[in-house]
Amino acid sequence: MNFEEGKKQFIQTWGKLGSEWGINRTMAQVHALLLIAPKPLSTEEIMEELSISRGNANMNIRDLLGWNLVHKELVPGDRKEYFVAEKDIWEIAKRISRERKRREIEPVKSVLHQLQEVEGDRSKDEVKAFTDMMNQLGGFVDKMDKSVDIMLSSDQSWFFGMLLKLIK
Amino acid sequence: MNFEEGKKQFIQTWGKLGSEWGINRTMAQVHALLLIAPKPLSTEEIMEELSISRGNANMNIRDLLGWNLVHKELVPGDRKEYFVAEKDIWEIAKRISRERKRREIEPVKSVLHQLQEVEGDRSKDEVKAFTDMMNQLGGFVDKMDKSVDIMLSSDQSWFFGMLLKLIK
DNA sequence: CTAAACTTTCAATAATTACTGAAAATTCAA
DNA sequence: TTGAATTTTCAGTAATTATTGAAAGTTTAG
Repeated sequence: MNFEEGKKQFIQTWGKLGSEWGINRTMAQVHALLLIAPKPLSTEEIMEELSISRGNANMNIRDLLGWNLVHKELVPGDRKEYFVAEKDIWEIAKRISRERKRREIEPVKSVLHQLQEVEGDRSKDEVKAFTDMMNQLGGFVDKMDKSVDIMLSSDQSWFFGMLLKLIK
Repeated sequence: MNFEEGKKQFIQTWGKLGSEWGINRTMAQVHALLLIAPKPLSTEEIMEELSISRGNANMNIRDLLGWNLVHKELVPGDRKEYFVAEKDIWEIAKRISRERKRREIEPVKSVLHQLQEVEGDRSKDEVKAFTDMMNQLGGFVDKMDKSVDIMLSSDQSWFFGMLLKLIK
């Protein structure tokens, strides 16, 4: 496969993966493009490469900034903004984990803890099954949460080293 | 909060979490309902509880069967099918991990490996940046994949025990 | 067999989510 | 200041995804 085909396929694949995991396809494609760019890209260049409108490019770039996966870079003597992606994959994984934890896991955690205290006749099957499940889920989410905290304060080789040391 | 409110909120919350992670909201809601049900539910009961159509209920139940999160249960002397969810959260986590690995990670892994071998002038910045990124991503996905394998062959207390032993 | 009970399919439609493009807002060089 | 360059917003539209409901298919009791 040649470079141009490879590039196209990577952008497609990354976009598809994103959308399967609840991330806007175009945002993932902009991310893919920046991941393989050897230099900062302008909004114009992104629009051009992905054949998308200015508004769309702008919104998805802003979102990527919000996820801390991309940052602005100013070129002296140029009014335009340029964008660069974080290139270290472990750092990328951490930033995605940090945001998903903050935006999606923490709120669920808080709801589950509230739901552990519903009032109701505990002799009823329904209520018993409910509170049992809330306790189980609450405990699980807490452990997941702590695991993410550990990952966030680790470096890649230590983290995987520990985890993979245990292969049978 | 009383039981009925709690139930409603759990179904809502689980549905929202699902949709944020790329899973059909209704499928997640059916799952939530079955998670807290003290006994097998029929399609009728699911339609009723969630106010959804028969077709919708049927399709989402089939999907849950495909994820191995729910199984059929036959009641002797009754033509209807009843459905029960796996209730052990670690088992649930494993089954979700297994399916996402199979459906979404493995295909990406295979593409990334192909993309590590694009042909092109390696002295060009573009090509160098591309292959470097593909190598990094390929390595990372391999390690993730192995980590999931370990998780899939572990029990909950061992897995979290190992991971959480290391909190500072 | 037959027909009632039940499940599945799928074309039509609804709901949701994403995108466009042009106007408004902002920035900054002169 | 001014106005050209650039970014942002957002109403309208397009594309995607999910849902309905009725017809077709399947199963089983009698």
